[in-house]
Amino acid sequence: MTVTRIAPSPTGDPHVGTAYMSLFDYIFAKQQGGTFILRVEDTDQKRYQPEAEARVLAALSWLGLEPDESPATGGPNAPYRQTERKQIYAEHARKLLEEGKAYRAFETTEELAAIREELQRKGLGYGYDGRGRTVPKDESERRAAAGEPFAVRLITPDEGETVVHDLLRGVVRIPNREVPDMVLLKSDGLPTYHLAVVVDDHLMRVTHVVRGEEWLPTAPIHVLLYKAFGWPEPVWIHMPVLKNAVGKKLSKRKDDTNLESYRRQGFLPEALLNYLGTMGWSMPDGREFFTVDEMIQNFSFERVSLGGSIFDLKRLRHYNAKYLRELPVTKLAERVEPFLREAGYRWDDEDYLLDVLDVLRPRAETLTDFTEHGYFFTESFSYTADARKKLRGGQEYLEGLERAFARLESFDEDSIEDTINDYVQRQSGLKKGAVLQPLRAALTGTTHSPGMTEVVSILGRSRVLSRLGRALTAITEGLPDDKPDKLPKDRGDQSSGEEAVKKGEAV
RNA sequence: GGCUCCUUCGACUAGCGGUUAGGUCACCACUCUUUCACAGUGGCGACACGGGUUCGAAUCCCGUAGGAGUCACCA
Repeated sequence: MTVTRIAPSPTGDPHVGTAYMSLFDYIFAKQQGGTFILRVEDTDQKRYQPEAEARVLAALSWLGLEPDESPATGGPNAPYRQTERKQIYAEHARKLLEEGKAYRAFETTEELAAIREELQRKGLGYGYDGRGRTVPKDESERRAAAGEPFAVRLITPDEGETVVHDLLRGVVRIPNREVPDMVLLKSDGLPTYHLAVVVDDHLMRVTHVVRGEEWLPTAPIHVLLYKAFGWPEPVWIHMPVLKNAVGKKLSKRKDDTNLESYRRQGFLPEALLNYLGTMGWSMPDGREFFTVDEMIQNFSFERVSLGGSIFDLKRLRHYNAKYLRELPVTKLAERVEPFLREAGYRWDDEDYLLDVLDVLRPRAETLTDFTEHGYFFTESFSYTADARKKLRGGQEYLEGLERAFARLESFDEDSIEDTINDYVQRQSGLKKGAVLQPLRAALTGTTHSPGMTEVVSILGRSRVLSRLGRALTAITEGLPDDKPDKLPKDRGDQSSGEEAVKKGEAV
């Protein structure tokens, strides 16, 4: 039975790296008919954040990577929070102590810092010299009994090497002199990661440890611990890390690693997952767009590439756009609606919304992009500087179109198209754009929008006529709330009535 | 700096001894066109370097260089 696990620590925002590892944990477990466990590694009391656990759970749930066992679902291996398993680690540490495989270390933080400094100075690449080993057993017992704080450290070999059999990299050999006597149990009684993972992974029968490459240097400690306990090792799989634009490991300080942020920015979970799936892994047939189910069908660790991929937002956007375009429009509406409401927009009926989304989506990459066309949802939009320029030269055409639209019997796309074409033809030598750009400016307040026939048709006659009227008024009188154009005077044209309206005010 | 991992177009990658080194994003051009997009066509663009092994190396081996990760009573 295959068991994988993700072990996030509740210390901050839900991290995209957690989603990345979870994806592989999840698909591999599903493919093997196994289970995927989420275990909370909350042994660092200093960095602990109360809401973080719920947020990771929610983020994974948003992505659809539901664990079979977790603090929320419970399960046969409960509890799933390490602080609630404190006793288990203490017992295991004691066992190692009794068997002489570990020892108590009484150094203070200051002493440790001094030791570390000296080792660094000698050019040795680790932080502890193992001096606690020399404390006699009876003295160790006595000081512990007297209440002196101590940590429990693992005795690691001084010579030779420890080999880690990594599924992706083969045999990795690390000289034992590089493996210090790591702390297993902290003086606060809680375990370090090293003790806790090993104990939990063993007890929870985890068969495949899939984790980031940053764990490779400490993997020998874990191997040594499995040996010390006499337990069989799991399969070690150290995945490449996600990198940022400069090729460094993604960091929450410098990069946007918050899953909630991607959600807010209007990324679809299925698109994010697909994108993540192409980072370091590829479909056997080279397909670049695939679902989680398809990934489950085709996954194998053999096709993992080890380079470490750069997380490229542009490419993510491309994936998102693709998914946006292929969603049935009613489904799309469900996704977009919260964003639209958030922006304060309203619409009369669902059909109207569907029509709008349909014409907008070829140019949308994220759900938030739909909110940038507020003119579909409100009359109180402003005119951009470019739009105002178009309005200035278009007064005559707008009046003509206003009359033509008013006269139209049936306000459908074909009639609208014919009307516009007829009008353009009657103005001899006129280019279509000369008419349509002012119309676009009047109806949308911008110079970029879907096709005018579609926009006119979707908005409907009354809105179109009223907007034309409003634009005409603006051209002749200027808007009451106009502010002076901050550009140094447009040369040539009479900019008397036309002033800037701040772009961002369009609501 | 020590140790470890990694190395194909700017980016994501295919390739697992014999290919004009393929695809996608980005970029550029063209087509479509009322704008912006979408779509379509084309273009630019890579095997880090040096040695081997072999009839033959992007593919195997060894060096070098570069990049990354890690060196806590954090995970």
